[in-house]
Amino acid sequence: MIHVTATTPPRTRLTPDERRSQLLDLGVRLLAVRSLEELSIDVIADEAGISRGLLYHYFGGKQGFYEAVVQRAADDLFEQTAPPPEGEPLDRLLVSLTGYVDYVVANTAGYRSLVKAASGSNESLSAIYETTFAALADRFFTADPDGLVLQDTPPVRLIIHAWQAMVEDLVLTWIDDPAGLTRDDLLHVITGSLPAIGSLLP
Amino acid sequence: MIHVTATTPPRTRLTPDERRSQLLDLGVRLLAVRSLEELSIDVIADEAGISRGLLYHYFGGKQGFYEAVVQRAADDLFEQTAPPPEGEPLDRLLVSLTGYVDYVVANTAGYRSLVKAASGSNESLSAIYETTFAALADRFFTADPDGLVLQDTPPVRLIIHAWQAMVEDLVLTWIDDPAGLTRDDLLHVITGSLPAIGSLLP
DNA sequence: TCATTCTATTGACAGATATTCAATAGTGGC
DNA sequence: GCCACTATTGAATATCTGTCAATAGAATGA
Repeated sequence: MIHVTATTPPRTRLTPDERRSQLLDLGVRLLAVRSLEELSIDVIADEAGISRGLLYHYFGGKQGFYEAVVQRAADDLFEQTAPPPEGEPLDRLLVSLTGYVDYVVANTAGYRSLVKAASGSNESLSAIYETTFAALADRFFTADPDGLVLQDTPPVRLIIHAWQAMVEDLVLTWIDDPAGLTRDDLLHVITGSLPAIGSLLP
Repeated sequence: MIHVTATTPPRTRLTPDERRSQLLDLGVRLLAVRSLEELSIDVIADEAGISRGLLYHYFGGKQGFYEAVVQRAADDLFEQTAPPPEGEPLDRLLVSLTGYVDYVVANTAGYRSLVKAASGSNESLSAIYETTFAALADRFFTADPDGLVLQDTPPVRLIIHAWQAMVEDLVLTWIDDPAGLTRDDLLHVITGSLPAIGSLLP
């Protein structure tokens, strides 16, 4: 581990992988404190103790850096909510959903920034978000390949997409003000609402 | 360059109300084409045929202008989805929800920009969005003051908030790809899902 | 009609941020 | 220890936001 003091600016030379990884970690970490727009090149460079030019060398520009950071945050979310490899399909989904709630609780600020970044103006950032949540939706079909619970059809995809938006809002709003609901109450609403909404399809 | 050959810009002088109104209209109109971040002071000033300085004079800055434009768009939404003054409570709500769907269909790009702006980093823009949707939620209670359908409690507010997020996502996603669902199918899901989710509360 | 006053409007200027690129300096190979 | 390679820098440029004293259109009063 290399210790860099704030007073002396020694030019530390890392391998491209190390440097890239360091900057992405820093970006994700700062994303929990500042929003993406406040995450200027200057701020990152100062915080990492490098020059602005280096960020451009690695990520091409602000946009490229944002994309890499958001992708990293999305990957974190996806990995940390992975369902267990064994078990009954419904159980595995329940564990995964519980993991999602716990992840958002433990990482609220960062998750909020991720959502903001995705909903923001940029096309490629939205694409990262959409791809991630489509992959999360896939778990409903891979966990139950026979389609006993849900069949992979366009209307069902539509419903799952909207249900995901609801769950996201529900968890984030609940964190701000639980309104008397326990974590288990919340999970009951989350798990019960998907079949309830699905049954409304023609 | 001092000598301007082609067109001498005629400085048109309006009353403050007229000018303010003109700029807000232009802002809302451009919001349907460009996102809020692309709506720079320069763009607005050019499009309106005025100087940058004037925008600062009227709105204090980019932030103030954004707030005014978003507030205007939110007001439009609220007014154009007003429920009819007479009728059965459930009928009035159904008309209002139908009006919401039709508004988003007719004004998709603008509504998307509104959502993006609200989800964006800024605190005061989010507040405008939240206040507007809280006012929309109020309609559930003012339409049915006796609370026969829903009672105004924190858990119910939480559910309505999440349900609104779902409806918003549902309509916007449906517009992109109806997935075989008709407008009536969509409204059936929308209207049926709120009591379905509400019944999951402890 | 003309002069005067008020203020809507402008344009030049300053500061911050994004981006580029030739020059610099670690680090590994010989 | 020398050399080649390339990670890294810092100065220069461009674009955007924000400020403010100066300008000019329009109403008022004679």
